Amino acid sequence: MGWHYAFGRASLQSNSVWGSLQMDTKFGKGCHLHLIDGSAFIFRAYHALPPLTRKSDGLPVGAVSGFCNMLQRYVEGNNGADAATHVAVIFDKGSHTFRNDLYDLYKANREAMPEDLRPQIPLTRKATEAFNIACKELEGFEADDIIATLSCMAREAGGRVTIVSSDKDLMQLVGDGVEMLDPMKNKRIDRDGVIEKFGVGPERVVDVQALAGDSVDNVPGAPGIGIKTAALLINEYGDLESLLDRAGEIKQPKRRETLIEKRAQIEMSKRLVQLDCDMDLDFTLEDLEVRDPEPDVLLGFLSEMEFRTITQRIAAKLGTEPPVIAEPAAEAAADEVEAVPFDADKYECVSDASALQVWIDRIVQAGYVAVDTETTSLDEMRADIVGISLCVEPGQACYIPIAHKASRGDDLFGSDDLAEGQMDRDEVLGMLRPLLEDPSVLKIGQNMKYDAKIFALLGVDVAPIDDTMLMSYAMHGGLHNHGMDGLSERYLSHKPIEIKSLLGTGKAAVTFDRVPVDDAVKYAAEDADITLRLWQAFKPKLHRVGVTTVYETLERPLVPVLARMEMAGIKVDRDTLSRMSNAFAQKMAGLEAEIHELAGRSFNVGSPKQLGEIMFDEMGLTLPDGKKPSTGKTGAYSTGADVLEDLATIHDLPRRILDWRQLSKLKSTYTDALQEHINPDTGRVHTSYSIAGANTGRLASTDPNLQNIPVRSEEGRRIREAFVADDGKVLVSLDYSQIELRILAHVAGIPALKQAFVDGVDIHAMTASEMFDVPLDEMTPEVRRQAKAINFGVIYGISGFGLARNLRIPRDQAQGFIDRYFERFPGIRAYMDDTVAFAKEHGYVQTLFGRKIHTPEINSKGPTAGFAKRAAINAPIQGTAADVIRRAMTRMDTAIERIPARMLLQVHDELLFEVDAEAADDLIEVARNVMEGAADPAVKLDVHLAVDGGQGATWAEAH
DNA sequence: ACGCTCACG
DNA sequence: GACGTACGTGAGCGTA
Repeated sequence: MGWHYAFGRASLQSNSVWGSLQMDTKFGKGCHLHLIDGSAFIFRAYHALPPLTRKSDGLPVGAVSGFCNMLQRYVEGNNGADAATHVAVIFDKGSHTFRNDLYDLYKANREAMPEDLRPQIPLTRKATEAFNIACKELEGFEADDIIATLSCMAREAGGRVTIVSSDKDLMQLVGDGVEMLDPMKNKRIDRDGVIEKFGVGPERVVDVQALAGDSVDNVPGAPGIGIKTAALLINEYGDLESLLDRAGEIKQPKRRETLIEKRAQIEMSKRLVQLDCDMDLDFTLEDLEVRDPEPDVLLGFLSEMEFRTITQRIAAKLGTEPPVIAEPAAEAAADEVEAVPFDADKYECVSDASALQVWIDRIVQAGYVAVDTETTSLDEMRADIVGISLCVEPGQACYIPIAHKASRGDDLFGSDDLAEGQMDRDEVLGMLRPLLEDPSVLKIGQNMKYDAKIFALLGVDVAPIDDTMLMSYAMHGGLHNHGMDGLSERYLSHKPIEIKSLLGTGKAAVTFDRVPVDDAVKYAAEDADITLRLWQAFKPKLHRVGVTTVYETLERPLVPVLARMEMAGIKVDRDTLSRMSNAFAQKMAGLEAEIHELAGRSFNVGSPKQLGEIMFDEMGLTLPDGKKPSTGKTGAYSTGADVLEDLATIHDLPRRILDWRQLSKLKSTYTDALQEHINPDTGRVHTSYSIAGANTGRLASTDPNLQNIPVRSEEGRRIREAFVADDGKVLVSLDYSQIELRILAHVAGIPALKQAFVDGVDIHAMTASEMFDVPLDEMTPEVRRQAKAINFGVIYGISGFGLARNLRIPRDQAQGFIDRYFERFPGIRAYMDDTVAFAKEHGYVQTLFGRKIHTPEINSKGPTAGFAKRAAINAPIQGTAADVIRRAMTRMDTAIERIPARMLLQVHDELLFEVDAEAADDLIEVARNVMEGAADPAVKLDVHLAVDGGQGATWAEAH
């Protein structure tokens, strides 16, 4: 039973003049054109299959394999009366289309393409060609437009068309001999099918889409109108134009208002969804005629991809012998990888161009490389590069010294001359640049943000990347830290050379350029070696743990975004800080004198120990509740703000201390320390964000911390006046309003809470009203304050004790509040119980986006159990909010590119931008849209995410 | 090195 | 019945 390739066979059967058709027949009556939506095939293949890699070299090929299977299945099914005489697979090309010019947020919600899919795209083109099927695309156009143009052409020529796709946008093309075929359900969709889906005929589908919008592609449409309503309106008024012209006649007030007010937006939506039937194509329908595949070409491609099963199947059907696919010694090699011992003596020192070229060739061959840079400072903005290490295979790594100083035995401080045997920096960079920027070579690093910044400042844009620190964070969040040394010991059982042993510690520490080259080779090359080994261990584990999407959408894409933000920095006015510092110093001196006077003697006001002894032992102050003053671990009296606040009711001293402490904090941490952080070259402050620091997925800001600049007190808020926009620009601040409570409303499913956000009422007042049966218009600030504390308490894993302390009320009263709250919102209790139960069973909790936060102490006994429980309750909420803003940030750069604007800072629920003054309003609109839509399309929140915005010359004004 | 205190969300 | 407690961070200072 010989197998004929379905196209050939079908054509021969259904059309006896197959041969002549192939020669010169014009496309026309009797012809049947199949148009396959290639991108849809690819994505379906990608998501349907596990992440397979080519055995010989690890190239990701899962999607290609699925794509080939789908093509083969399609081809086999293509026979009988409906068989195609002409066929093409159509692809999208380029991310920017005319629709982006119409509306810059078009498809802005789209997830970035997964890293392991990107290299497979060109391979799917090759696969199509290997099947000998026409493969068409056009820069700047979506596949849908090409499909539209071709079906119009085919229809006009009198032929039939089948569009193989399930994309509902293509339904507008159906009719007059054009049908769709959903390849998964194997269901044909004709005119009736379209009416079933859209409620209108194909010719009016665009009108319905224009009204209903599309959250996936970010087509706005008319708010509040879905497909059902849209179809109703179109059927009543005939078409969109008539509807909009006669919108005033609509009875429902809300609907009428929307259609009148949003007319422009609706008309733009129509232009976005309207397919272009009139493109200029550089090929004809005749070019799409079906052709039998060349067995050699097809089998050659399949065997090159190392698809054993498909190759054999197709070879059998073609009646040929399948080509032999070499079985690499993969298993044996993999075991050996584990066994390769660390040997610092095997690392190579690269000191000339020919040696470097050998490494570059190896890396290009491999398609990946572990990279590490050595510099003179942990602050990238002040660091000079000293050397680069590379590794492509465990145990085989090199170090390229660039700027090591010559060391001389008789000179304690070393010399300023460069050591011998080093390549010129620019020569090294010139050779490495093509590699580091090569889209087909993956650069692997541990904390790549650091190295990417070092390279970026030297004019090299490193991409694409993988980051072992972030892989670990995605897999092991909550279990341990993700520093390289720890990971190496834990996962490779190897203790790396400590940097201390090369640089020394404390005052005597030297910079890396003072390290002798021989020592540097051992240390630096080992780091690259470790990084590569960690990557090999983590890459497959990422899938097993089920956090590939988390890593690819929430962690890795943040690296270039944060690198840009950190390099941009924010302008800080030194004079403002300096003036404030002097003012604080004066006030503090005055307070200090008063404090000593009140205390009866002089002491260090900054010492809690001395203060405690003075207040409680010498002066004999007693707490209002009559309790003994509490002590900490060291036995010293506790003198925290809450204690002093209580004591302030009986004596003047504690208030003075509180005032002094506030000023001291502002002066030392902000007005003084911040000045030290102004970069002399840029005049700006460049913080560093740690992506893998906080357990919940939040970022953390260090050196300096710009996420805790004062704002709550009037005095402190003035610090923000020193954060200014550059000349001619303004700062724009956008922050999520009550994002954690909104997420709580969603995850716990609290109808009253959700409704409150829909109605836009004061959420704390609403809570108070529900709990205390007080009507909203009779709400007092005090009752509202208590409800607010409870709302926050819930997010933190409330306890009677904690609430009592926070509100300074008796514990039983606080417990009463909590009981009442749970009575009114029983879903909250259920959420808390379920979350803790989940944590106990699985050892982790999860955010809505799949981030896992491990809770290793959840099953412990004693007080730690309480901590672990509350942390488990809080983590999904805080973590989901963190995921949301991460998603917003990864999409923000491209969204605001054209304005142009720069994102400078992230403060958990706030993003701060710098933009030309006249473009500020534009930015606010665009950035707000990105932020409000950041959960889409991965998660459909029941609650709208609202974003407040402001602008001004300083951060104080913008916030 | 560690604890205390306090700045932020 | 008693533990002990709001969640998540980072920095500066004093004390050991």
